[in-house]
Amino acid sequence: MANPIILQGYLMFEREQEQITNEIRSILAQHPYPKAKIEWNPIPFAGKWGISTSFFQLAAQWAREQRAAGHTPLPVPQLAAQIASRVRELLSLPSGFQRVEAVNGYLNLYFDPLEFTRRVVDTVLEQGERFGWGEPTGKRILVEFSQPNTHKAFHVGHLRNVVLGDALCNILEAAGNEVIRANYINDTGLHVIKWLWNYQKYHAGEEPGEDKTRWMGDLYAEANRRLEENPELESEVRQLYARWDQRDPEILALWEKSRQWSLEGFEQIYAILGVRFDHIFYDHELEKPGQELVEELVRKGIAIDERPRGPVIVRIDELLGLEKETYRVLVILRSDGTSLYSTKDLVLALKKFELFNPDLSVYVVDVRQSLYLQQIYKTLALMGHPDWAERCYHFSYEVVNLPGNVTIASREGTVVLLEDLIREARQRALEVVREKNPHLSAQEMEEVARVVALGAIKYPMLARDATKIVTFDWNAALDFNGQAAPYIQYAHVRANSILRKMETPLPPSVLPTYELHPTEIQLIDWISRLPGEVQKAAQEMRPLYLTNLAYELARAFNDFYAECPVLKADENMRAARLRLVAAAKQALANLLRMLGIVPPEVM
RNA sequence: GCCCCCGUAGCUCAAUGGACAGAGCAUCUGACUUCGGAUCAGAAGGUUGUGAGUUCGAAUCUCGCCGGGGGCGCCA
Repeated sequence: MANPIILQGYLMFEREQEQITNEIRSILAQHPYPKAKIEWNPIPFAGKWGISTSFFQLAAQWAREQRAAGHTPLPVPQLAAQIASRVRELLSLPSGFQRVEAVNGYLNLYFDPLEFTRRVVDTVLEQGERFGWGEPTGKRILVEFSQPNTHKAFHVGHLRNVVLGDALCNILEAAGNEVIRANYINDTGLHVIKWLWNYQKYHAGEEPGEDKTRWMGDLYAEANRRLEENPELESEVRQLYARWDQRDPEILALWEKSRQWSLEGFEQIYAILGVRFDHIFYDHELEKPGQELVEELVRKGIAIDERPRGPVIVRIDELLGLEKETYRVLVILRSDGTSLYSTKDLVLALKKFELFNPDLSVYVVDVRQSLYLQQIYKTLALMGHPDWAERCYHFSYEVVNLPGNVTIASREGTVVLLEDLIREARQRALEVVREKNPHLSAQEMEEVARVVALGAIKYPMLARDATKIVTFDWNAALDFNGQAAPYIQYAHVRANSILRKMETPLPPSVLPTYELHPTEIQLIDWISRLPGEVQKAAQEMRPLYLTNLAYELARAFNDFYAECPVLKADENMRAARLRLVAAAKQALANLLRMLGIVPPEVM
């Protein structure tokens, strides 16, 4: 490892940590202990404040060596305690720290709270919106997410993908990477043909109203219903598919028109959600290149052409020489020559590298496609691009179910449409803001309701691990109290409220001269962890770390708010606390923005 | 048959292999003539599904079992 010193939590104090680490090393080197790596953690006690390391690993190693040499060492915990107190005796107190203690095998270094406070607050206020952002890594990361189907509805299951993908992009960017936000819109396929069939036969000449996506989805559901009730109509759909394949001008024109309706609907949705893309790939552009690629793979002997009796396949395990079934067989072209998802995904995988040459190509796709994506990556390697295949990464997440473990399915009508959810949430938020803040203008109320509702909707998608199934439930989605986005937004609003009433410019940097209140210490502690948590969230691709921090930060601020007067405090305390409030507001705002949630000024 | 994920308080979920397993919701009790009560304080709630193993130390890592969900040749 290039950097054996693991610094966590307090990135702002890297230099001091490194200095102390070196000093501990040289102290240990004076004893016959084996080499050990020194890891730092925040002291886990509430109201206590500093960094901590333990000597258990070193003690265990030492004990093993002693035993091997025929000695009987002390029990490990006692040894660790012994080492800790020896280090504690020899360690000089570094500047910025108040005291060092050795307890239970741990070495705890407590920050000088006043000095630390000034340093954290000054850093946040100097860096402003950039607080939490990392140094450029020089890496380019392409993230494909959302991937909607035209001619279909947009429901809460799709929402998790968009919300996660968007937050992931923000986080990777904040960590110092160049991020390319890519969408892949599926505008061809059997679902489109079904829609066209239904439209032509029963809705010819109709146009969508305000809510385009809903209308498109309704017609799609209707098509499925009609076909289920009268299966003999399937032949008409097959005929239509044939006309599409032959690029019949009439069908092509209808496809173009209806596709456009869906695209416009998607734009509306992305605008509401506040999500943007740098590049959009379309299914129809990949169809032909995909078919050509398949032919090439057959020629090269990578794919096996079983037509006309069977499809074109890639026997991945066989090609890799794997005995145990692992990647199995990937079908890359239908026996009638029409394309599949895989036909296009192989081309798309190549195209991404040809166009952008990313260091990492991320696919935000739900967990059910894990095997499929591994097959795509392996095939990419077999096609002669093992280097690219290694740079592909499946960001997998679990699905959104309805209560009772009911799967959301657009065909069975068990959907909660995104439009409905947003409308309901806005309505509910509007009622609350009318009650809580009646002096706002109607326009302000609408705006507040909008950002609060969206925050509330997005939060549950981000606040649980991606491997956990989200159960959508109306009551929980519309509950704005407790562990939810509005709670965090409210802390931001309260901070803003104090700053608004300040009436003077924000005081310059100040060293507090009073004893800090425990809630102040806790608040500063969480603020100081932001840069480190951003790095961690990016490295492990877990937005959850930031929702956790945002919630803790908000909670700490609300505690502080209840315990510590700011505006009415005496001079030094007032100045220091005003700056702390400003720093807390900034940290909350930065976190919320990374999560794709708007921090409101009032609510 | 093979593979993947989940199991922590009544419910929804947290917890880099570390110090007493923490929040919210729900339930009960309280908050000063002070910056916004979408808030705060307190009570109650646990053999981390189960049995072994690794380790100084396991909710976390390994294996078995139980329960739930998902994926495995022409769906996307």
